Amino acid sequence: MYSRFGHIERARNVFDKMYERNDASWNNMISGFVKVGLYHEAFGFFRKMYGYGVEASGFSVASLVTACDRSDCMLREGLEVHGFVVKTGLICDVFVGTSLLNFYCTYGPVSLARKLFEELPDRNIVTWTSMIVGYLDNGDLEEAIGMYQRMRREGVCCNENTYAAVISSCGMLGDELLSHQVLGHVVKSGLESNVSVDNALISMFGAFGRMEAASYVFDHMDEHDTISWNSMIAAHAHNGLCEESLRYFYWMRRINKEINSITVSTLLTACGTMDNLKWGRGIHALVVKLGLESNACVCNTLINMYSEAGSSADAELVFQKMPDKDLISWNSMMARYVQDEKCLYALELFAEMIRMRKAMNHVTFTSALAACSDLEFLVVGKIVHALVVLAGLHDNLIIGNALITMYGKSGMMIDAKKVFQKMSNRDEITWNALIGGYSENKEPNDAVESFKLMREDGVPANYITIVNVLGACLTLDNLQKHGMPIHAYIVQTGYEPDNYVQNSLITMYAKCGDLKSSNYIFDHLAYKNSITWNAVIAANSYAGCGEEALKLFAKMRCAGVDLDQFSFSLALSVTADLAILEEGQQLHCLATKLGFKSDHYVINTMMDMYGKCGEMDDVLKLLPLPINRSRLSWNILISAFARQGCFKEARETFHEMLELGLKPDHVTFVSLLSACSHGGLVDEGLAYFASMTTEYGVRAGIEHCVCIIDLLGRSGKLAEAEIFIKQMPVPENDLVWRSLLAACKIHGNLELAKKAAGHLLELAPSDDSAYVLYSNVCATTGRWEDVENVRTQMGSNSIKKKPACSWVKLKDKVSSFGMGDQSHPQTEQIYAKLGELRKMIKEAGYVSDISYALQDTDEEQKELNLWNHSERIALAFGLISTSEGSPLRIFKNLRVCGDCHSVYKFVSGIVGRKIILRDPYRFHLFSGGKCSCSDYW
DNA sequence: CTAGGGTTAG
Repeated sequence: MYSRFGHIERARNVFDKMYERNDASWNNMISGFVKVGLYHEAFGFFRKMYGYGVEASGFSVASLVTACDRSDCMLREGLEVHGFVVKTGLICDVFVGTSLLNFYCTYGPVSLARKLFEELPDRNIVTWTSMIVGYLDNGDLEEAIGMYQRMRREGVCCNENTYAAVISSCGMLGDELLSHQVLGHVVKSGLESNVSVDNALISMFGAFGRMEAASYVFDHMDEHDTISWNSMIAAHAHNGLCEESLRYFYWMRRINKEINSITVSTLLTACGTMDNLKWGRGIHALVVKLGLESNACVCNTLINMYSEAGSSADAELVFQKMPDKDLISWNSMMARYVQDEKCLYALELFAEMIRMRKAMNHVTFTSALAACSDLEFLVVGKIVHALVVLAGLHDNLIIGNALITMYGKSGMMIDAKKVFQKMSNRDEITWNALIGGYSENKEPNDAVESFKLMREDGVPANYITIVNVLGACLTLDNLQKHGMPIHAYIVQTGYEPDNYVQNSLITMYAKCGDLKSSNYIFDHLAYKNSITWNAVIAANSYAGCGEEALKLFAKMRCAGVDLDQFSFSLALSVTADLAILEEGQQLHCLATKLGFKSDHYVINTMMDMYGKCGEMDDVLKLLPLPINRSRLSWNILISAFARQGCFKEARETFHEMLELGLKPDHVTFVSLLSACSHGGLVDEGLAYFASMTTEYGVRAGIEHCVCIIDLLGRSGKLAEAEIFIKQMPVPENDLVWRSLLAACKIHGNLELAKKAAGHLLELAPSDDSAYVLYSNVCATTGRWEDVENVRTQMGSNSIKKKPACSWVKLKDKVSSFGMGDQSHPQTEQIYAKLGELRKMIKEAGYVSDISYALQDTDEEQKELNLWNHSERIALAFGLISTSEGSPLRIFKNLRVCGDCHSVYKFVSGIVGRKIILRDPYRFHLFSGGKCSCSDYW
């Protein structure tokens, strides 16, 4: 009696005091222990009883097997009981047989359960249903249905549980035809009003997307239990009707229906896709109120909800506070870190799991491998690979795919290929990972060869395959050799209508320098959706046709195509590159209006746009909290600070990024090094360059080397710069020498300038900047004959100097000015203003620096020539065309002249306006007589 | 019968 009511201690007392015990005494104790969850006690009693020769009853053995089934660590015990059952003939007891079947279904493989099923001497409805449910739980839906059909053939009746399982299978299979048959059987059996059956029907219709049918079932049920409500909420959520899910939830609360962990889990999943933290946080509060915050599943969905909503900080908090973390909790948190590119954190969690001897599965290893997908972690990656082998998971398909990806991203294609060859199963993802690896590592021949083998192997290519293989063909040579034949293949095999394929074709041609073909493909497409439009906008932007790209964006809007986050990022990045603030702001407004304001990708490009337009305040307004910043956000922030001349902030930002566990990449270092170069921080710059590879595993690229040459050159260490060029880890290019030549100009080093110009002309014979810079050095040092010589040489080589040009943008009109430009309708006013400015600043103490005049004339003429510089004309025009006190933005296509820089400073002080001047190198923010660059640029 | 984690591409 005590055991049956769960008072196991009292039962044990009675049992211990008994003088004489019979079979029932033992059996009752065993089932009593199972009832209260003391599975190991139950098993201990069972062994003792066996030792005493007491006969076990079917009921107690069945409950013992159930105990082994429910406990997640009693596989061995379960097998022992099975042996006992066979020996004693208890296998004939249908309850024992069925519980054993359930045990095998849980511990899998399901084939063992099936074998037992076939051997069982006696079966009932529950046995059959258990087998069907076993298949369902294992995702083997065809077998589940097959079992059901055999059950019917053999004339076994079905109960509500059978139908529920079969209906669920139909839903997961997406087989509507079959569902009609089953529905017929259900109606015939009279179980159509059963709650479990109806609940299953709701889910099934939800899976089919037939919400009206799901609602019909729900509305016509006699009674609803919590599962009915949960099913309705889930069905709506799966069909993207999240608001509707919330409505059912509120209704459920209003009528005081019991809300359980599954209800909130389902809702939280819906909130993750709603891009709306508000609901998520509300439900989180409810979780606490209902006391569900210790439920592992609920917490896991909370982690994922916050992750999806981009709030990693909250996800982390939930994880840390969880009392009982299960495997999925660890896996979820690791996956989140990997997605945030916080690979070190992910690997730390992985290490902790090992230390704490936590159970791991293939998902754990997959995330660990993804965390190692970088050259820096190659050794760790190999260790994880070894652990995978130890765990016996090396033949797992998904793990194999992750291994190929890991080696590919570390640049180790030989290892990737080894893994590939050893795999016993391959799917299209395996091939795609391999081809993607070759493509990313710039091995187009191998990529194309693998693509060929893939087809020969009969593995169907999907759009990702095509995207990958096309991605390997992004140079003009490859376009003819590989790209175009692949295009032909695409046409032949009917991949052409696929939008992702179109996307990559448009991209491929643009990146190979053939924008015309990109536009041609786009123009001739019958069906264009957001992806296609985005692709053509990206192509034009990539090819340097920013204005065309923006026009296409406008056309896309007019065409009524949905703008997505990619459209906005693309258009915003064009406005960023052109530094056109007004258009950028308009896009910001539009993005806000259409609900893309919280998209991290859009936020990042917006920040970049404001940074490149010199609006640091707006960058900081948009900046996410540190914990939620991606590497991209950090890079943008550092480069924005660098461009504004805020070197201290740039450096601090870099260290803050490191502290938060993010890994800097080559872009981070370009920004950081250029900050050092513009700020004259020579020693620091050199130290960062040195640690870049050794500490952070970022290989030095040519762009980093150019920063260093710039850094040394600007600060006057020209000899060091020259030595650096000789010792650089990468082959030199024109940028290197141009940078050195520019430094020679600043410091008037004629001899080195000559050398640098020579190298530059070798590498870029038709480049005007070599001549111009060299002639400028000659002019600065007063070598006027040499200036003339260079001029003649340019003439005979028919090379033209890129003319200087400055422009001001007012509302929707751009006014541009060349040197001494008099073509503007307001020329008179402009020059009057110039005269006025000249007088004013002279009174304020300005003295012109005629060393910036590059023509050989007398001093007075030299000064007059300086006043013909395009940036001054643009300044005068800007001042008379905009309202007093408003900030003024001016652009120049070449580096600003030093004397003009000084004029701008004086003017900003006198007129009391902020003047922002952008040249191709950086921003100058003039205010109150000073410039943000502190005169070092 | 209802709920939670993972691989390629973007």
